[in-house]
Amino acid sequence: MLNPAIKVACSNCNLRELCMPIGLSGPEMDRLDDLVATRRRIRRGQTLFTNGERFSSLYAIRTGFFKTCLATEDGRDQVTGFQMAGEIIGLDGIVNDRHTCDAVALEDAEVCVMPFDRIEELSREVTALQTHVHKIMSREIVREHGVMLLLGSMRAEERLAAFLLNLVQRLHARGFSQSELILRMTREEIGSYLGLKLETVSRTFSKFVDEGMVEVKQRHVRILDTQALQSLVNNPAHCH
Amino acid sequence: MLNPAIKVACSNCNLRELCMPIGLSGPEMDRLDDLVATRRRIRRGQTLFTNGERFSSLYAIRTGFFKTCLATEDGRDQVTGFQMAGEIIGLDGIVNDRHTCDAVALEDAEVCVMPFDRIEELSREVTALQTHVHKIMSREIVREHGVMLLLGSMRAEERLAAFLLNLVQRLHARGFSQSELILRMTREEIGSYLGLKLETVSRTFSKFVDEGMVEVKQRHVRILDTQALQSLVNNPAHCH
DNA sequence: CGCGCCCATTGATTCAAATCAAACAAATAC
DNA sequence: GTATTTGTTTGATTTGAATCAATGGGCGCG
Repeated sequence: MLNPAIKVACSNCNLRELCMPIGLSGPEMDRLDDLVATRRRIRRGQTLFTNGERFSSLYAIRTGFFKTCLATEDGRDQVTGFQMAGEIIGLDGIVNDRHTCDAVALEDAEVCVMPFDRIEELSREVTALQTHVHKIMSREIVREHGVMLLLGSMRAEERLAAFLLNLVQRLHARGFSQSELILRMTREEIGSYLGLKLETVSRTFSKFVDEGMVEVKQRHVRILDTQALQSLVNNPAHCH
Repeated sequence: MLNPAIKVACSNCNLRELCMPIGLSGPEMDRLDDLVATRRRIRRGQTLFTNGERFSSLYAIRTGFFKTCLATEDGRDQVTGFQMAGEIIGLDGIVNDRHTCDAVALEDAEVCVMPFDRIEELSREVTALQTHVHKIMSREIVREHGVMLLLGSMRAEERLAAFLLNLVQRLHARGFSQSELILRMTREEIGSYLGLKLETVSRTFSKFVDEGMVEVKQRHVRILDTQALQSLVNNPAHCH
């Protein structure tokens, strides 16, 4: 016998703690469930939104993996972030009612579409939601500060180490391994994010392997010495 | 005869259009005036807030010029932005109730202190304020995307050109010259922001002077050829 | 199954910016 | 007013990453 369709709502979503405020009362939770207007599936390689497109909603990633990137007319291209399940994308669109970057799925994905006018409406009434929205935006600002530090003051090895540690840490928070991960992006995309060329990314991976810090087989990475990577990031005066 | 003290309120502040929502009704405007709890003067070199400090308020700059910077224990230091009159600082503190960077006055300054709980309270009732707060945060996110593009993909000349153009543009929006500006920060601070060493900043200035694009006398800069600077930024394949 | 495409690796060389170093100018202290 | 510090410029040299170039491995597709 078939189950009746399970209602896929925030209240019974296992990513709840990641994208929603905690400590809501029952009735508040019910109202939040209405936030998610629809779901949308994005195939690998397809965009969720693109630069210039009208902004209407924020998106909570249910499954899959995205990159956001800025492409200028003159051919510059910068990956501004990689996003995974439980993270919110689309914040860039609020200020001018247009998105200012592209969000591209790096693997088949599903997102919850949350119309921003509904978010604003509801967050006038549910204080916890209001606070949560502010925190999400502030968190993104702080994250970007970190990227600026990385791009502005770290050398190639430090950048890649910081990148790997950040990725596993986020994956670990989602129940995955602390030491193993599969990269969903190419070396070129990593390089774009880190302000390096793909060859440099590849060489730096090889160097880490030589030094026994990681194992790399294609996009499969196993971290063997977290401490060593961490001290690369923490010690600008690193000894080779 | 002395004037009675002029009430210094948002409603009669000439920076209103920069830091406050527009198109408010009279009563709404009155309520917004209450947002600003106090004013605070910061002497040149002093901090408005520092990393780790408890977050309680956002600050609207009335006069003066700030830098925000990230200093890590291991001695790295990154200027994450320069802020001028009409701009809002402190957004980084929302997410963890602690500031994550230092805000340092680069000249004597005065700020309006806006307790964040009051902002949240009021923005539940005044929709225009709610929208405004969201836009300010989104604008900061978009600005930082731009800095990532700069740090991740531009060469020294392009970075400095983009920096100068951005500065004059913002100053112009405040009624200052389109072509003349006084730098409030050192070459080292510019370098930190742009991911360059101070010597490189200095050399790049000299190069611009040689090419007749700007005049530089200490911290006084006159832009002679905006177009040339602009095309440096727009043409990654720049011809020397 | 094998062809072709995309992605990754590795090597040789170049180049832009960092580093090291010295001198100088301006601001501040005494 | 002079001394001292701080910030800036400029030169010589080094260096880390980019560029140019070639090869190899996986994977999808005919």
